[in-house]
Amino acid sequence: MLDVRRLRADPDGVAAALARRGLDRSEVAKLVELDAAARAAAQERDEARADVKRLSKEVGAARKAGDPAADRLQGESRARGEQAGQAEARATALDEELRRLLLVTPNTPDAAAPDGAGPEDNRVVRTWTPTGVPFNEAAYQACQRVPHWEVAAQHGLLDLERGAKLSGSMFPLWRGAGARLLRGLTSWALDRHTTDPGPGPVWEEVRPPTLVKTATMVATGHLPKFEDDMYHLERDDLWAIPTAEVPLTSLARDELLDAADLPLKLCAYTPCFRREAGSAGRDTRGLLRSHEFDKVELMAVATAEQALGLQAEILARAEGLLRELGLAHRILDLCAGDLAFSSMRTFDIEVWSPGVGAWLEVSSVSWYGDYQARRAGIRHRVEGGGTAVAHTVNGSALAWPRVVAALLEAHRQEDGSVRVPPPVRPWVGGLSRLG
RNA sequence: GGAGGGAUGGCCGAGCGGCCGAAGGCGGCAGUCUUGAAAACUGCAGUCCGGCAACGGACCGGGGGUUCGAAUCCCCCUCCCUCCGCCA
Repeated sequence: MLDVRRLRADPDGVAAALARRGLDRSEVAKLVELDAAARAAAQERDEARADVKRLSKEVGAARKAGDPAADRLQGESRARGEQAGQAEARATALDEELRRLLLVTPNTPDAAAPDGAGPEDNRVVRTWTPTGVPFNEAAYQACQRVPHWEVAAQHGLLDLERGAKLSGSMFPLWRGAGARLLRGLTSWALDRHTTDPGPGPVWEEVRPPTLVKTATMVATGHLPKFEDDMYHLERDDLWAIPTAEVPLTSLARDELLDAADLPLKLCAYTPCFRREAGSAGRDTRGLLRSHEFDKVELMAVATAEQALGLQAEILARAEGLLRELGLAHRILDLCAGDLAFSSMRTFDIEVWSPGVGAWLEVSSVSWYGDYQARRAGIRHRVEGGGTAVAHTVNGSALAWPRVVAALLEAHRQEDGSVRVPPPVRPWVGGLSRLG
């Protein structure tokens, strides 16, 4: 949620920033007008209430003293109270309208985010290959150019037909070594983040609930705007999380944290649920897109000063995992027009899938400024007094299905078997080959 | 699912319809003392909104209501605890 005070102080600046992601300037003007009207009504209400308080005290004193003026004062107080009530009703209606609009107004892109309208304008920051030579699609062998759903079928790693029987399409069912590999990747990544300190303290492992309340979904910006993309259990009014970012962010919801508690570095494996409404038939083969998938997420609550360093750490950790897996990948600096709703600056990580012949997004590392924390009510004390709204940062390290897709293809040998990258072997019973 | 008990500041906890933004404690900050720390003592300090400020308003789980006036009385909801039932 944008800071209304910033809207007041610099409406043109906010409008210009939001215009970079395609928002019309009149939207901001509407917010500013509503805010002014709401404040005027609130002031009227406060003045009337101040009178009621003063008069009520006088009524009490007069009654005690047997002063006949008490009845008159009581009448005045009642009349003023009615005015306060009317002003209150107006102020509340205006506040609600303002909040309703703010909740569907996206965050302002950071000035450093590149200009652009869509995915084609994202900037490639760097590309990494296992051999160190510049990325070249043509360098991949014929044995690597087999789509992962064929590799998986060959070795019995996935049973997509059975998955569809149980739950419908885009609900993959993992079997045998495939299931084990998936579990191994999760355990390996969690251990890396929770024991390898990297540039700072390790990340605390959390196992949050995966069904959450509406307020939890609103805090991160997933509701109300993206309701159609979420699974909702109507009977209990619970939502299936689309990412661990949702419960992890709400861990600190409505809390006032000590500066010493920051940064709060959290790490979680969870299944993630996405309805993918409107994406039916688009890049949905095999593991490219599914309704339920496993992901390890890193999420931090931080001060403004700490936030960018943590974003860099998450990005470095995610890249580090892909390097250890020996998978070619590239980092994208998302342009203003392609940024997610709540984000100020996002780096996507895409892994090369030689069998599909495409870059696949496996992580999105975002800095939200104080946008999410304001929605979520996450504040911290500031040295020297006062409080500040926290910053939030998060990213996947990593989302597994597409990583596995790339792995099954890139590490496929001429004999059709798939090499298991060394760091994961201890997690899959020492296996060095699948098939 | 049934019965009962709770929800008050960063945390714990007291609170007669007006003198309650709220006792007390812990924790925090500053100082005295100390080589330093601890202890002890003294003092300061809730959060949010509006306002340059003076100041005004809101907030005692959430929402309604009664009243000139509600932390306090009434209604609804949510959450937590205990017991029973069910159960991985």
